[in-house]
Formats: sequence, C-alpha cells, structure tokens
Amino acid sequence: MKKLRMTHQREVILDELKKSKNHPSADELYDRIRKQLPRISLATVYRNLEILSETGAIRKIEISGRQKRFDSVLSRHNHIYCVQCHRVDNIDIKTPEKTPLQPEDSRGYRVAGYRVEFFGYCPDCQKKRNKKEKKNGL
Amino acid sequence: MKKLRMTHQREVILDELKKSKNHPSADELYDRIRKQLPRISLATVYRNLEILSETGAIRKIEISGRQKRFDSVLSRHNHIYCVQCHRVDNIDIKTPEKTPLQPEDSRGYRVAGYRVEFFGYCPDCQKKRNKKEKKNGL
DNA sequence: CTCCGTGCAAACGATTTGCACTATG
DNA sequence: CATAGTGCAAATCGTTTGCACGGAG
Repeated sequence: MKKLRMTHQREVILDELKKSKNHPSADELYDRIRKQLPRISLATVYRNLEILSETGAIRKIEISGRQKRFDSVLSRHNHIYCVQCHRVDNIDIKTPEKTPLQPEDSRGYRVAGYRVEFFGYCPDCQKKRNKKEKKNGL
Repeated sequence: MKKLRMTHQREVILDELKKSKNHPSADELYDRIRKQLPRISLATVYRNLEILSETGAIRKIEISGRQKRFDSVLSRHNHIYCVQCHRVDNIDIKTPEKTPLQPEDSRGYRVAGYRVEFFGYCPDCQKKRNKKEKKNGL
C-alpha cells in the first residue's frame, strides 16, 4: 500500500464535498472547486474522489442516474433522488442492517447487502411543476 | 401521441428480451439479436428499448452499474446484481408497496416510490472466487 | 531527491443523434 | 404514399488514461 500525500487540491476537494448538503457529481464539484483553484483539472477531481473513497474518507454512492455521486457522511443512511433533475439527498431513516433476503430467494447469489433508494420530486422541481400545470390550466 | 409500427426489428427485440432470463444490457441484446438480424444496428436496439419502455411494454431497470438494463417482467419485484460481473437477476420477495417514508423524513421531496436493490456475488463469480482463493492458499 | 500527484489532451465506453434511405399501415 | 423506423457514422456525455512536469515529504 502506497502512502498518500495531502496535496492542496485533495484538501480542497475533500473540504468542498464536506460542505455540500446534497451529493454532487464530479463535475458539479469541479465547478465549485474551480472558484478556489481555477487551474485544477477535472481529471484530478475524478482521481481524488476515487482515491478518497478507496481509503474510506468518503463514500461513492450507488444510485440511479448516469453520473457517479459522492458522500462525505460515512454513517449508515439512505438516499432519495429527484427523477427530474437527478439531485440526490440523504434520508436518515434506519433500515435493518441485515438483509431480509432468505437463502431460498437469493437465486444462488451470496448476498453481500442491500440498499433502499427512494425517488420522487425534489422541492425545486415541485415548484417548477406547479407553475407548468397552472400555465396549462390543469 | 404518434402511433407505433410493429417492425420486424421491434418484434425481434421484444421477443428476445422476453426470452432472457436475466436482464440484458442493450449491447448484450444486440449480440443475441444479430444472430437473427445480422444487419440490425445497435442504435435501433437502443431506440426500441427506449420506445418500448415509454409505452410500458417493457421496463427500464434502475440499478447500479454503468449500463442500462431492461426487464420484460412488469409485475412488482426486486433485483439483485453481481458486484463482480454486473449481471442482474430477479428477486421475487415482496416488499411493501407503500413507501415506509414519513413526511417529516422526506426532505421536502414528494416521494413517488422506492426500490430495494440487493447485491452480492452471482453463482458463476462465486465459483471463480473459490478457485482463486484455492490458488492463493487462503 | 524521490515519486506521488497534477494538468492537459487524447482515448474510452455507453448512448444519442443527423441524415438519407426503407418499408409499414 | 405519408411518415415512422432503419442503418450508418459522427457526435455527445461521463469518465479514464498516458505522459511530461511540479511539489510534498
């Protein structure tokens, strides 16, 4: 195992992710970080998010949508995402840690775990939707 | 709403998906279909999977992994995927239809639903893993 | 001074799209 | 025969990688 250096870039990336309320994709984070480090490269952001999640400093979120998303909150929790704008937020309810899957239902898989993913419309997209519906007279 | 034509390609795509036990990605399906229709284009497969899922004839699966996956089974069920080879299979246990999410936990979202996603090692990858462990003397 | 990390550009894998042609209804 | 659907190639999107240079320890 090779040792990590704490570069300025890495520090800012980690810091900016911790500040984020929701779960930014690499390029959303990139946009925010560029305000502090205008010369940083998107590749650096990707590389660091990958490395930081390997070391366990942050977590890669498995969720619907094409883009990878990241989470600086390490404790057990769930996520909800907006089917319209693809934003992702935390959901703090506890789901049982043990998988509720009986061996006879598991199709021969060795089950390592499970996750619960909520979806719906985020506050912002609800507002947009209401406006549109009013416009169309629905 | 424009009307659909039942082209030969569309027929074969739908048919091949129905025959599939697990949930093929577009290019897996493309490979199988080419045996019947050697001149079909990958774009046609994508286009049709999209259209068929819009009409409700099939379902697009939201699941971890980079590729989109599709399902011809329309009834309520869950999925499990292999973290190693990314194969996806059905899980037939019933989860409650109504979301267990209380309004105070939903972060202002209008919750449309939720899904449970299991993950682990599929039968094939377990075998491969065991072989490797034997080799390494673990 | 050693290499890990960076910026840049090019490569990549999955998917989408523009266009001229084909064939369904 | 109108126009939805096709094949093909090029474009796009998110992500990864090769390489020469820069800076942390």
